Amino acid sequence: MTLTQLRYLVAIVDAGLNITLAAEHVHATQPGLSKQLRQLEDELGFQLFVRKGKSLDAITDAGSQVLERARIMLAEAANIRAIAANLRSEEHGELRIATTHTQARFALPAAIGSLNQRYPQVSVHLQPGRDGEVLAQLEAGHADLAVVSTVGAPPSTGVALPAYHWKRVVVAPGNHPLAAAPHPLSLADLAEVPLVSYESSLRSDSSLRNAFDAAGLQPQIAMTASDADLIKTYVRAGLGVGVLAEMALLDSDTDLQRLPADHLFAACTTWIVLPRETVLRDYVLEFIVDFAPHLDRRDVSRALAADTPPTEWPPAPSWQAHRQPAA
Amino acid sequence: MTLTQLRYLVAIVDAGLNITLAAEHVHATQPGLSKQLRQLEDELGFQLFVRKGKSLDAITDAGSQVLERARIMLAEAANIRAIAANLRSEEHGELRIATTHTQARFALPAAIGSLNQRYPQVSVHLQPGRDGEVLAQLEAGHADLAVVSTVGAPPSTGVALPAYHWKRVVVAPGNHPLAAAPHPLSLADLAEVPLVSYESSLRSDSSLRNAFDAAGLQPQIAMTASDADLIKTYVRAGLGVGVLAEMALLDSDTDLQRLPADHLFAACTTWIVLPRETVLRDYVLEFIVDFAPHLDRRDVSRALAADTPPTEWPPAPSWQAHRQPAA
DNA sequence: CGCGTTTACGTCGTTCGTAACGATA
DNA sequence: TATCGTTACGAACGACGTAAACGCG
Repeated sequence: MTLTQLRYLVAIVDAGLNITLAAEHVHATQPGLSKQLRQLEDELGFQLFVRKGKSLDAITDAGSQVLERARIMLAEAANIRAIAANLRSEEHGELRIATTHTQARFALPAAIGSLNQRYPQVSVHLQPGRDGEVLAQLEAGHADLAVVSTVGAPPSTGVALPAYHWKRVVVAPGNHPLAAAPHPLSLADLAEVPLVSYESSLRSDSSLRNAFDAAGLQPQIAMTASDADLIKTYVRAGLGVGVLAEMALLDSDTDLQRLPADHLFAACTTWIVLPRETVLRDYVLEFIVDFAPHLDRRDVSRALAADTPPTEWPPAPSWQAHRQPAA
Repeated sequence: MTLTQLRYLVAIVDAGLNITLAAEHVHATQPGLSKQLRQLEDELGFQLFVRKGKSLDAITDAGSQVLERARIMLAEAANIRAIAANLRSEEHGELRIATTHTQARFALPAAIGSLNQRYPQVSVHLQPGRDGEVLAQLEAGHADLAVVSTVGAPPSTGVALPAYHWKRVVVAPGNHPLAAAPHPLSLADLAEVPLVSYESSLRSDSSLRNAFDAAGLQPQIAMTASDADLIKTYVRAGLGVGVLAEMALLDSDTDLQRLPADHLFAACTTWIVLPRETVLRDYVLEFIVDFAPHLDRRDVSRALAADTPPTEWPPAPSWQAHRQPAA
């Protein structure tokens, strides 16, 4: 059993059981992978894959158990290399961030900018997706770090660090009648007008839908879009009133009315999620404390080492406080 | 980085930084280990050990971090091999049990006997020690399984499975006056006579000492011994009255008076402790359910997979019920 | 002078890539 | 026939063990 063999094994699985494709990913030849796979199977004494003809058709039950262990071993090998790279103060590497579009577009740019300035040799990969997908990316080891939001408890995957709290805002075109309404906006007001919001708000478990359900109201969703920029565009076009994350409303959006909605919808928390049992490269740690300045390097290290969510975090700031650190 | 290199690394540490000794343990030559160690250090780019002259003097800080990761990787490699061996229904292997003398002498023989009968090719190694040592053996990976007793909560190391409950008994020579005393023995009675008990009862946190302290009494410990056989011998010799685990009193000990003491001392629980994240060989699982018949194979597998202590165990039997399974 | 480590060297095994072959849809 | 996996072969590398040299107590 070799680390190479295990690396090939997971590469084959990750390539969808296509050995040729897997070979490219690991920068090796296809016969090499075939042979190593055979040798591994010979040593273990059973088939890792069920063959259909010559092709791999599926992974066996025992195979997936081995795969799981192999993933852990490779992750630990990566940890050792990370320890070494940190000790040698290496400044190149990569940072794969799995996150939602809103975070990538409005919350992360500042921290990624600093990172890139301090570590120009680190290549950052943003991997956008929906909340569930994002955490799946992290679990599968395809991302080093995830940034996601929840309404209440932290995601159960990995180690979650609170980054900041945020609220929803309602946006309307400059001359929209809603802006002239008696000021404390109500859900009933909102139910009267066509809404434009995120795709996720169609899901029955979305916090937007929950708020209306709790009030016994039925919102009129005129349109959904995958990101806030699209929502703002269509609000401007007059399709309806937008409901979006406060981060998505920029100072430059002067043509849009901003109507606070924090009394209507539950507050959200954005979390940084790290895989359990990982050694972070120094630049990742720096990125984290830059993105979530209320956290200390030690807090993060401790949370990772303990791998159980820590007793109590320092209170995470709101988005407003977050983007304007203590002057 | 090779698995071989990591295996050599931990062998060197486990051999007390003596490369020659480590080489023997891994069945390789000393120059081989030296060279692999150097190559590993070259690849990682830093020293794993601090040298004094040519000898290894200590492990570096980064070295111990690597060591920790290496141990995990090797354990996972062993897990993969265990999966393979189970699948091939291999009947040879070894079982290293770290435990206390009392368990080894009185509780384990039956289960080990069955194991040996069913799997004659499995070699069992009993590694006796005190409670703390036993768990250390398990943590260091020098034992596959530990059997220890506590008065209350399970040990925090690894995954603990309750095996059975037991009580203490007081034993006296046949003609000892204590046996004629008004029957419900009291701590005051015991404080009047010289006692013979385990070495551990001298520790200030021992449950024996706790019981006397709580009653404001001072026991007279005439003698301590490391195991129950010695205690019984010296009780017979008239040195005093023995206080020992009920398991240690055999049916054949007819010359000794058995005085129940469960109302005087807290009840104990014996636990089977397994390392986290391990794949058990089939014969180990069989041994466990044989030793703790109230447990199901599924209970054990689930507890290991979850690696968090399960919500609620089936109630563990008392020692008396334990040795005489439901007739 | 013994113990333990490193260095040097020769042999063996293994890996890897290229190329040809085979099977499958 | 195109795609994907296996087999075959030769070259290069790397691991390992033996033997000798070096440092240290």
